[in-house]
Amino acid sequence: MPEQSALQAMRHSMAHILATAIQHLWPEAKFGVGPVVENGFYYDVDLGETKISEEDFARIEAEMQKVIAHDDVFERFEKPIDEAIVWAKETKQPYKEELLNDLKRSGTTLAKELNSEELGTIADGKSKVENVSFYKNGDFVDLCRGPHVESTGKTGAFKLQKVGGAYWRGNDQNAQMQRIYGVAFATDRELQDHLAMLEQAKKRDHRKLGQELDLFVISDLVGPGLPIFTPRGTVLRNGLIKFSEELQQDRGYEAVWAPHMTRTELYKVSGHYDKYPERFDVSSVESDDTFMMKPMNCPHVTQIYASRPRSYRDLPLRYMETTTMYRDEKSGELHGLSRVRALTQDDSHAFVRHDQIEDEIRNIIGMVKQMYLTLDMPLSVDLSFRDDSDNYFGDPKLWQEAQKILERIAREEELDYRVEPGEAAFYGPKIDIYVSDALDRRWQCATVQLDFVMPERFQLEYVDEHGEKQRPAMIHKAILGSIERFLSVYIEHTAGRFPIWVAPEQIRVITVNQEEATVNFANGILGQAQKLHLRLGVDNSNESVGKKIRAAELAKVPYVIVAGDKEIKTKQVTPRIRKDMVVIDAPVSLGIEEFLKTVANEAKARILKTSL
RNA sequence: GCCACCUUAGCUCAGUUGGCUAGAGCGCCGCUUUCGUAAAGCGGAGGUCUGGGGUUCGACUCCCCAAGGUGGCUCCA
Repeated sequence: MPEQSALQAMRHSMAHILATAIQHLWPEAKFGVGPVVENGFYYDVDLGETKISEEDFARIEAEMQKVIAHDDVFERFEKPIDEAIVWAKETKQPYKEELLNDLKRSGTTLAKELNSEELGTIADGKSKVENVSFYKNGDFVDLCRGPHVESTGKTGAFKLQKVGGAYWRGNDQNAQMQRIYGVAFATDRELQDHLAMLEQAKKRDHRKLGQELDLFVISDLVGPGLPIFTPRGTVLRNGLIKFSEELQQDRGYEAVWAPHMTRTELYKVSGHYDKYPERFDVSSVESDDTFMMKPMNCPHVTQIYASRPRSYRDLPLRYMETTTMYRDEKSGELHGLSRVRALTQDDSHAFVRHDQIEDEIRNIIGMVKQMYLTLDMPLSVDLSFRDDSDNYFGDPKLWQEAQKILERIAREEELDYRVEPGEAAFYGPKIDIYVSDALDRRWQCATVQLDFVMPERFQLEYVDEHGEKQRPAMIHKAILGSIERFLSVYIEHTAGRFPIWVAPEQIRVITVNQEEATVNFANGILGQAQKLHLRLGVDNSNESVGKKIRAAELAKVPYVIVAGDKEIKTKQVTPRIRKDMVVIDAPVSLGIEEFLKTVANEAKARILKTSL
């Protein structure tokens, strides 16, 4: 057996052992599903009024150890489908009964592949499957496809991790079960390594670093999901935004601007109004009109296009805008900077002829690649396509054509992509670019969306070379996506060790004493740095040099220079360079002006490593 | 929004089974010191124990409600 599937079988067996323990402790337990997930497994259980908390883990783990010590064989057997349904009824396992009905009707239990209205309903007539397989270990029997390890003793090291609510079959209309997560590895060593890795990841949590490095604040008075950026955090934000805007300007995008609220009518015409219940409505005491905060930008920009007649010669028209929008996300969905109620996007909209679509998307992919390469951020790509449901507006033939174009570009641009049906926007298919945070959770940042629907709904037109009216296509894009979300990932990716060009404080001067000559010298360096637009801080506090060095290290300042009699005399400094930036590990002394100019050039070039 | 858990000083955390004036380290302020590449010394200020109800002679501690947070689920950039 290949190693990977052996590990999977072991983890899946752990899920059964967990269920066995739970059945021993709570005989009335009703079981859902218990699959393998990354690094471990979970099992969904319904214990009625009884709620499991992490305090119960020790007890459950002890029972699991007993099951393992018992070393019961995982015995596979089959039952005809109808007998299996009787079994589920008799053992009072209603969730298993639902799954069996789905198996009988459709031959699968995957909710995604099933007609949602039929899900779990009683199946009449002929069955799609004859027999279903069961696994038995000791006194626990479970409907299961397998495979398993030989016996409960042939498992590895495990630990229960967390418990959370989970809707039965992922549908929030259904009952909520308790999902118990565990991690499991072949050896105890691997388990310990994994747990240590999680501890490390906690240290780079952007919410923790945001507080430690003084980047942003979330105030209860302002409200949840509404982060405020400090001077240091704003340097980061603006640095990234500037980079994005330069990329876009270089490729023909022009800046535009729209107010942050609008008459709701705009969103009724666009079709968003009913699709986005999470809007913030704004009321006016003066007028009867209804307004809302903008939850996106595309409908606004269409009005620039529509404001005058357009010729085929005008296209493509490329508008960009870095702007904030507002979405009333449900409270439980907020998460640091990753999921907020006020999000700022480096958004753009290109209006193109159909024959210009492909070039424009390549233009955009070029920008995305350049951004993420410069930032040293690995990305993965989803092609978010439609499915057969009727959630989508527009001509299905245009959709087909659009999806083909996107997939061809993804292939030719050598993007590491996968196709995700059912993930498209209601107005068109997307190329979604994801990056991962410290815990390997994927977050969508950049996106390219092809849209034939908005131009239709807003009746956008241009006149072609024959004098005929034609409809342009719209291409929506964001490179950083939500700046807030991007920062959350970027802070974790760098662990707060920002490269020189976005470092909130690029250089710190540490004075050796508080004598007048020293202070004047340090302030002189500050003056020179300001002329070069460098962000330099002077630490003239009455503390030991060692302590001030330590403070600068903790603040993750890229360059630290000590200013004392030696420097005053020689007019040379020896920068202490943050370790992640060093290429050659040798201290260099150089003239103050030369040092500052080098740093200024590095900042301009957006480099990752120092050239000193 | 749903499920579980959490909330003590600016930050990180102690605080016996309900019982004296709620503690520590860091940070902050002041004084001493004037120091050479990851923590000098001394002193001081700082808390309606998230908020509101309740139980009790007495609540940081027990119960209820609310807010905020954390981890899941659902939804999403």
